[in-house]
Amino acid sequence: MVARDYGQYDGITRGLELVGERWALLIVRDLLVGPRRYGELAAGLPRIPSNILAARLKELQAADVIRRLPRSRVVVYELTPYGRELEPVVLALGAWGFKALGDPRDEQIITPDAMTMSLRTAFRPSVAADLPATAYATRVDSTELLIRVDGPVLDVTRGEGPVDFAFATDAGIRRLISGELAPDRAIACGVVQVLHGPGELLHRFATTFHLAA
Amino acid sequence: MVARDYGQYDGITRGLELVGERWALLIVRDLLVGPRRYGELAAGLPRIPSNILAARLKELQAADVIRRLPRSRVVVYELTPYGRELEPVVLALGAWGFKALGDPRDEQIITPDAMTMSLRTAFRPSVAADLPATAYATRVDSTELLIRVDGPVLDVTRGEGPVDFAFATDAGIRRLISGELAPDRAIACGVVQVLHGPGELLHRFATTFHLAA
DNA sequence: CGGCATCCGCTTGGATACTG
DNA sequence: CAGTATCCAAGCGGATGCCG
Repeated sequence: MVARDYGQYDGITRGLELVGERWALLIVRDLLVGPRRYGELAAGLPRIPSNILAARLKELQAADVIRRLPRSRVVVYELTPYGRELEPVVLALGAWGFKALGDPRDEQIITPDAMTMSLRTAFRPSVAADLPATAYATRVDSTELLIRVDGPVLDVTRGEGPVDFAFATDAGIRRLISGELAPDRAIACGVVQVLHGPGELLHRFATTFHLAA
Repeated sequence: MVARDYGQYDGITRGLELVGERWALLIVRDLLVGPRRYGELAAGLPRIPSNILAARLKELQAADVIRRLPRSRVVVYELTPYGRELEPVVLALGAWGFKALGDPRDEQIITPDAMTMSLRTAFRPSVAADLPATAYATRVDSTELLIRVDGPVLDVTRGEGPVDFAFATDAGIRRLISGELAPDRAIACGVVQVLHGPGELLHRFATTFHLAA
């Protein structure tokens, strides 16, 4: 029950004791998008065994990272204020790991919550501030993602809505965000399919969301 | 040999695959201070079994995080440029975990490298920029630590040198950095012992290094 | 059903001993 | 000093079962 300790007394060690166990930071990643039910977490982490998920949820509660709240018949897990302070850690690790992303293996999937956090990672507020407000839509794993950029503020939600630019894509979007693939070439070679709106807006998208390798 | 994967394709997952294994980030923490030999790493991580240390060093090399270089008879490990980019991750996690540090348990130790990174975590460049350049010295685990602050730049090294203020302390320094304990009270109740220089400089130290809970 | 708990085979990690 | 080898315990992964 108690996290295995490292026998040292400093912040990094303490952090690892609290969220260093396997799967823990991925649970935090998904909860950074919003509160989730047990089944939603399990769906977003398809390979996590249910006993491990249950164990992590208890440990994260004991660490004051998440809260379990019974909300009218259903149980919902959400980050505590302290848990929300992990956002810089998750974003920093996500940015670092993004640079080591190669091409996806067959069994690797992209979930809507992972995509949401990846977009937050790659988002450049200072660049977006100088661009017109824009709403994008894309589909991840049969979930519609609504990406609204308004000045330096990014908001990614599930669901539909009026957008300036809608597109379909796959894991190849990584090359677009890393700058390896130019927007027009991404459309030309089919990595991105324009569903709605002028194709030039993909260039704005790639400028707004960028993380160089 | 290959890190266990999570079956997902995004930056956080990739990051966890590369440095998410037990002990890995602590090795990176110590190497962020400087290149280290195998024995030095083992000394800084007293509870790591040698087979695990050896395994992690190989995995981190395979992940292009560290490099093993035979330097004139002795082998030294050092971070690659990509590995050095983990510094924001380590600092962010250290800052987060610091806030959850309680009082130390008996078996918990503070190593010089851990202390060095903790100081880097708590360092406030913008505050230090407005203070006079100052050199501090403190002793951690029979190692003398030289802490030089010059404007917004911090440099922590092992070894001796001329300092403005030297002090002895223990794990209670956490309360000083967190602001729970005022500098004069820290001296009064013996948490900090002034070895050299005017006691008022401890206030400057606490202003320079601060991380509120 | 959603939310877990249990069981079991397997992989890691931990402690110690050993070697070039 | 810089690792490797061995053995055992603990944690993980996968399947399955229970219970409100």
